[in-house]
Amino acid sequence: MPAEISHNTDDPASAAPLGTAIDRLPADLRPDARRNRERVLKAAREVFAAQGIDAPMSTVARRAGVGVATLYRRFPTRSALLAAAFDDQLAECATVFEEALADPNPGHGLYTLLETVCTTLVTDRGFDTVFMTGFPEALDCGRERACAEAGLNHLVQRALDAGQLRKDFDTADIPLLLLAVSGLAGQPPETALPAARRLLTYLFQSFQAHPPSRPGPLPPAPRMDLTGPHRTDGV
Amino acid sequence: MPAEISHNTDDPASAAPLGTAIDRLPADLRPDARRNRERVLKAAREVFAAQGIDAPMSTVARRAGVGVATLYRRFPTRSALLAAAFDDQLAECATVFEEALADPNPGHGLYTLLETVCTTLVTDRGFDTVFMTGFPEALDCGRERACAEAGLNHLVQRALDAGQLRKDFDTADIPLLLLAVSGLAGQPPETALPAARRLLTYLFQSFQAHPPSRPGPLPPAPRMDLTGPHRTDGV
DNA sequence: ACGTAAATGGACGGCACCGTCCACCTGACC
DNA sequence: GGTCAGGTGGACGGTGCCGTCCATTTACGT
Repeated sequence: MPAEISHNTDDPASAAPLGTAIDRLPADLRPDARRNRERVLKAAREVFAAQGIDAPMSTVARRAGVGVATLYRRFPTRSALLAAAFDDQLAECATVFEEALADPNPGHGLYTLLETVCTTLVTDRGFDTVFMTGFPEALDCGRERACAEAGLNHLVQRALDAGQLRKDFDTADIPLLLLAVSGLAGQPPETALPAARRLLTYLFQSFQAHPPSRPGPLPPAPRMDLTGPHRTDGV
Repeated sequence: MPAEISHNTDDPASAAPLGTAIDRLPADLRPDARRNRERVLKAAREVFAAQGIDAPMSTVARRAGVGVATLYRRFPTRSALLAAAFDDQLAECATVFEEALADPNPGHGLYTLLETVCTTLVTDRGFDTVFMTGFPEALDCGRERACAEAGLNHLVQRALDAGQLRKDFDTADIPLLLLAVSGLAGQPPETALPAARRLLTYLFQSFQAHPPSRPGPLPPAPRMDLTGPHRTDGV
């Protein structure tokens, strides 16, 4: 089938193929459509947070009180929905990141940053996967991510220079820590959250350049069940 | 349909309903069946290790070079297959556990135990989920697990008494550590393995009762990508 | 060699989810 | 009020996996 490499060149609409509604700005939407869009996003956030990003689309639609067609019209692919649903949280994440960079005390900035991110990671199952996988297809992760990595390097370097981190600390220890924390994400939030805090504390005490002879206090240890869902997939 | 509550009472074989092959000891199997059984187990270990315990049964069957019916005949449910497939590793795990309990130096025993377990966790994706969820349905986890927990308590207590662990260490920190390590399980083994070792070292340095003023060396930091599969599922 | 029961593989119906299509509403504009 | 593009919901075909059923093959005892 060599000739006519798709692109159906005879269709005049091919210049603006999908120009009906999908790629329109939310502001141009008819009010009812706009309202439904918001409902879908809200439902998506809730469902993905609870069940993970593999939750059936129909579940999201039902929860939003709309049909699947409406959902697919606004967000043609799961990735599109995910990107839109987690956009706020990702932006918030970026804000915290900037704050950390601006903190005069790099060690403190780093700790606060990680504490915030980890809290979200462990509380929102969907955000966990989205953040961790970086979603190559959904986000312009190229620039974004490179920039984040550069910022992280800078932050770590400052903390090292300030003598707040042990000399053999490596920037790669940050993703390491994030992955470790996201391992707790399967637990129910009420145990995962204190667990994450305790883990973070343990690790930060290890990261210190000159640990005090008597280590600082730990947040309380939750009763870990680990007979829980762990991750295999949806509820 | 009140009368005759199934059980087709007229069938004389109903006394030993399924006594054909499923519940027979492997030894009584016909040699070809026995060989196939082994093939299936081998394939299951490989596939589950690589793809996780949700891998399609047909994949296992194909890899074993048998039909699905053969697989289901030997292992009527996925859990049964999992239990059989991971039985060896679980037993080996128990052995290492006993060795740890027998170690005159409790801290060293604990460390070795965890290092071994973590290595397996991070290398074998299927074992990770099986071990972590404990598989209530598949294993007689009741006694087994209670016993393990008791042993763990004992081990930790001995290490505490020996002054090898900080006073605020809690037995729950062990599952915490395991979960954290299993968070690395999504990474490809060649980075997950060094990552796990480094994480373990960091944590153990934090667990110490009296950390030296200059902390011990760390195993090398792997290049962490975290744009990897992470976990969502499938390949 | 032959009969029988165990063993096998692939086909099949069932199910859950995906993503599209279409016939029917509805809000904006004349 | 009428028109119509934009919006909607549910039905529908497609796909992948599950677990069973059955016609055929294979090993073992005689």
